[in-house]
Amino acid sequence: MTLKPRTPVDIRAVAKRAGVSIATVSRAMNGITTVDAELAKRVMRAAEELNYTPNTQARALVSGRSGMIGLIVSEITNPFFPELIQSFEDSAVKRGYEILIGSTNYSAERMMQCVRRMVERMVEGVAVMTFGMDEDLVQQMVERGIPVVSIGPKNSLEGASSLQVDFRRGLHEAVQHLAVIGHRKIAFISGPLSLDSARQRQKAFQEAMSSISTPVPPQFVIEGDHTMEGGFAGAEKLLSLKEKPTAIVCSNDMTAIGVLHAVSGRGLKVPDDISIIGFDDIHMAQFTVPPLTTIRMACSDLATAALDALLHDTAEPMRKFEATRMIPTRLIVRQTSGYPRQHAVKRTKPAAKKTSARPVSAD
Amino acid sequence: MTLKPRTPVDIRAVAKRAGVSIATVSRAMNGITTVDAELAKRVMRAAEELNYTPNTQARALVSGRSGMIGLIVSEITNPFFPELIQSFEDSAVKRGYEILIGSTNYSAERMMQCVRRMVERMVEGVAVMTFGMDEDLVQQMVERGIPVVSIGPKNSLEGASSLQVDFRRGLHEAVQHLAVIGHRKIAFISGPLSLDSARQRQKAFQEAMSSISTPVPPQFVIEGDHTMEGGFAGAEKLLSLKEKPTAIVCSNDMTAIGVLHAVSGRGLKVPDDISIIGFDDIHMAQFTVPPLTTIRMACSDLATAALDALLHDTAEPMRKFEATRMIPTRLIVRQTSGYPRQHAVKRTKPAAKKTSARPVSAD
DNA sequence: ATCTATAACGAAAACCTTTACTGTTACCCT
DNA sequence: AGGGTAACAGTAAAGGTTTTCGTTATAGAT
Repeated sequence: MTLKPRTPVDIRAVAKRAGVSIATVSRAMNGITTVDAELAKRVMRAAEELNYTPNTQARALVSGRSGMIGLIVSEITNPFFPELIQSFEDSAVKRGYEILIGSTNYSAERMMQCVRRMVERMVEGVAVMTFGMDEDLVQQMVERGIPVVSIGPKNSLEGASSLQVDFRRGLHEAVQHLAVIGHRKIAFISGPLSLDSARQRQKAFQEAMSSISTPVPPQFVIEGDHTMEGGFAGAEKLLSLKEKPTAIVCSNDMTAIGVLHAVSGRGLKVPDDISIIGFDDIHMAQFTVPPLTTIRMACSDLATAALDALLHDTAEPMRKFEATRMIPTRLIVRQTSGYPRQHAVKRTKPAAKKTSARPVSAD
Repeated sequence: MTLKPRTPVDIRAVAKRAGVSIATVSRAMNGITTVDAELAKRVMRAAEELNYTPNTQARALVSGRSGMIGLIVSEITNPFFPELIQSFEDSAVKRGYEILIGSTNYSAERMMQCVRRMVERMVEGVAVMTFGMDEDLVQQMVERGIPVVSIGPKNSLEGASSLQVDFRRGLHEAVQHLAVIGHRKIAFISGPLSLDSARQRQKAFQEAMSSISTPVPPQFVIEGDHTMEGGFAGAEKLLSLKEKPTAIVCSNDMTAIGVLHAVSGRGLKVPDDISIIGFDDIHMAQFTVPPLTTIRMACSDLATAALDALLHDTAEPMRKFEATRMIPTRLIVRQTSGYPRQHAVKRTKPAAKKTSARPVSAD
């Protein structure tokens, strides 16, 4: 045919070298049983010798299977997500898939680009681990027959599996823990309220506070952004309050690290002056100074559950899995939570009178 | 059964709806000028209405351009790399590329899989940011005509661009800084010595120590693994020494965080009892308690330099770029480095109390 | 020995797009 | 007005693989 200066090591080259047809090479490489063992070996050797690597694009084009699974996360620089990615990839690789990562950076536009990318690259499923799903975008993928799993309320999306995270339990445990050791003035720094899960966590916190019959003054609830800077800023605000909290619960560990930085920066002691509780239990939580008490949400559980839902879907695309598996959370007590020194002082000097000036925290 | 109700929204469907040929659709979508503006608009609208997304695999197959650039990193759970990835992706997206991430986890086998993956997916270039290149694997890509950029000694690889990091300068600054404020007993915890860059950093440290005429006892040089655990373990070893260092220089920030944890865990004060210096200046270095003095290696510089080298290559594949741009490093002094209290104390009270209390550290 | 069932392989279609090539139209210049 | 040319649209090939279908060879059964 056409003579080419460069040698494209394609399936034809292997076929030629092994003295068989390209069909046989394909079958041999894919382990199809209807090929003679002897021949298969010859093909393999030829492929080896030529250093042949199949062209995945061509394979995907014809077979309809790209061998990739999409994973959309919020941001890659928040350590929680790399841990999640790692778990997800490990599981995926084990099952013969590669992963395609997209990060939204909390931007709707980037989310759209991610989805588009996934569709274009023909991923065989996508896990939306962004903790605040974009319903219509997810719907778009579902319509194209792509299995989707996301974190969100049960059955919120027709045709997509959903994973629920038991935010309430963890937050309950955290508040209980603080209450038991004497805290009442507990503040909360949330994630960006545009996120579904941030609102959920905040609500769960307030419920937990209700359960210990302690109303939360509005200035004790601050909107953060899941970053260390946000935690720092939030803590600064809280520490400038006339009536300061004795404990700060954060909606993720990065926020807590920011808080820790702010508190220590002011020369305050943790947990003597202020207790801090994080959320996620990222690996680094064990290594902060002091080590962080936090609510663990096992990202490996999340990852494998997501993948299970996805692959269950691909296996039985007719009857959708639509799992609603619940991911547990639980408190891990380390050293940023403790008995509030300020508490004892408070009793003798009821600064509570000042609060009475404020109608909201009057009771 | 192949009973699929899926609607194949391919280029044909768009062509039909717009009443033109598929070639025109292709040209219109790709912004080729030889298509009438009016017609192009019609095509675009048709594509929009059908919610058409081009099949990237097919495009890649015929055009030879996959639109993807590979990025191989060591491990994704070390925060330095997500930051690098972020920068790299930002730059890549700006230039119209997507990125395909691979992580080696310091395993030669995983590195091989990464390379294989990149080749199979037809990436148009790959940046090997693993700080310890695998020459033959890189060579393999070069042979297939894939532009490669890696971190390593100048011109070490024929046909691949290389980026050099000025480890020496940063380490020199760090050691000078410590020397000026009175440190002489300075230890070093390296990365895994299987990594090229780990050896380089270690050597640079020793050179720096030579420059202040202070020999380094062998027990002051410890092999770590770039993890917090490794740093912790290394610090424990150093702190059990009869003659302890007054400062510990770490080959990356994660190691330093582990050291910080160990030191604080023993009730020692930083920097009064021990100074700690990290390497990388990850974002979190600003938020440790106390904030970490560290040697900055700007990952954004690294990322953009890598991408530049790659795209320069693709632009002029004939005359290889083979850049050897030097990435600077410099010391960022925060609060984990300071005047060594022990220095003065040592003279009067030779740490005898600890040895008597703890028989283990007696010798 | 003949026929059938089956295993093994090859030829070719199909996947979806880009792009070189070809054909058509319209316009401009002389 | 006619020829040349520029601008545009369509046809078809190409890209590398999987997979269907058809063919051949082999073995088993009668």
